[in-house]
Amino acid sequence: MSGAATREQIVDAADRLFYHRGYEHTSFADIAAAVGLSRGNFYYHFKSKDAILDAVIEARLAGTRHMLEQWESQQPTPDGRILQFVEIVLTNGTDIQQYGCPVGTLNTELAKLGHTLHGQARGLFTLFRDWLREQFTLLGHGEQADDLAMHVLAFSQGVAVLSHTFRDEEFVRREVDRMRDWLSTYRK
Amino acid sequence: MSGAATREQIVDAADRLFYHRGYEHTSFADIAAAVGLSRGNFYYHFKSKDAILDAVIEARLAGTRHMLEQWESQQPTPDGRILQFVEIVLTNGTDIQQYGCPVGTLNTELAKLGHTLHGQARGLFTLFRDWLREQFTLLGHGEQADDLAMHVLAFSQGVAVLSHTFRDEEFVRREVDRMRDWLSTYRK
DNA sequence: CACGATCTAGGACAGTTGTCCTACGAGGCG
DNA sequence: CGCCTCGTAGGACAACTGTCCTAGATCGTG
Repeated sequence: MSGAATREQIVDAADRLFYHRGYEHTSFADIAAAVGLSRGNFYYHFKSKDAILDAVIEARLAGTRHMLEQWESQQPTPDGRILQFVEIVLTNGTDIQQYGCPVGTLNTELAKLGHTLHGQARGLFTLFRDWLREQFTLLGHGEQADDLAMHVLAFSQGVAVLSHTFRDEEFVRREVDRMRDWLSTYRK
Repeated sequence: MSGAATREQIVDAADRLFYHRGYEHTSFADIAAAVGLSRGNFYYHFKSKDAILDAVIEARLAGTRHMLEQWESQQPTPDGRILQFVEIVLTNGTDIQQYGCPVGTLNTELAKLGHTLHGQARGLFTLFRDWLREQFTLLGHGEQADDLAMHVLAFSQGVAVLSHTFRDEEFVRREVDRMRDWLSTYRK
């Protein structure tokens, strides 16, 4: 197999496993088994577990950027775009119920471990934060745009943690409705 | 040393370490070092790591019940009590910035691990949820009291995750203010 | 075909994990 | 005093961790 393709497979498998089980609880052996490679051979592709994490975060950053661009092309209005973000807790509802928010749980874990790459992982949040801030600025709330962006982020994280804990879809739906109402007061 | 006192010391140390580093990332050796005991000797007090976790959760449940009773005696009005809960993200602001919410991070970790004791840990959330629901019922919002209770819980978790990630105290303050405004619309 | 680069399997490695056992010491009670 | 329970130290145990090495397979290119 080509090295680049294998590397991509490793990153894909690691991404999924880190999300489902957490970073620390995922071992080289787990990733190797998922890809179908021998454990020792990993050193050829990644010189350490941290290097895999780095690649996973990089892949998530790229994926998120791509998703945000899609949202921008699909939703012409800033409030439609913000709503698109808000509804992600419904769109990805099943995954969030089972595994939590991929961004939130990774950041929480790395922050608690005092991991070197927490700064990188925080970049995932920053991506959403900056994008949301831009949408609120376009709505004419430039001076408090960052505050509003953080509020929407906090909403998503609160819903994700409780959805993950209680596995209650109705709760998620009610919170999204509440958020929709709140958003409408900021619409042009 | 008396066995009961040693047991209490172990639970205290484990409680702190589980909060600061996470359950999985805390080893018997870590707890032993914190208490000043030999690692092998732990089996005398707890027959497994899960047994320690069980005792820690039990201790947190008892502590939480005690705190809620204190709040009830200190705050005569239901809205004052809810506000007391809301402001916990400021009261424990330093800890939350460094280690996240002790209830939220434990539940997230155990849910992701598929751990047997996740049900027990969820009880910590349920304690707050039921208590908040009671306060909203006393405020005359019986039919949507649980919904409102979950909303307040979601607020606390969203703020905790972002505070832990960004370490921004001003953000916490703004969210608490926002919550105060929201609460005032539900006051008698 | 032969060569060199690329990719792989398998295992060695030192360290750590949770678990469990045995032997010892301290202290109260007969 | 001798006994017996309670608490402890120290280490054995197998399994697993991330890391690293070496020998061989595969494959495109000269």
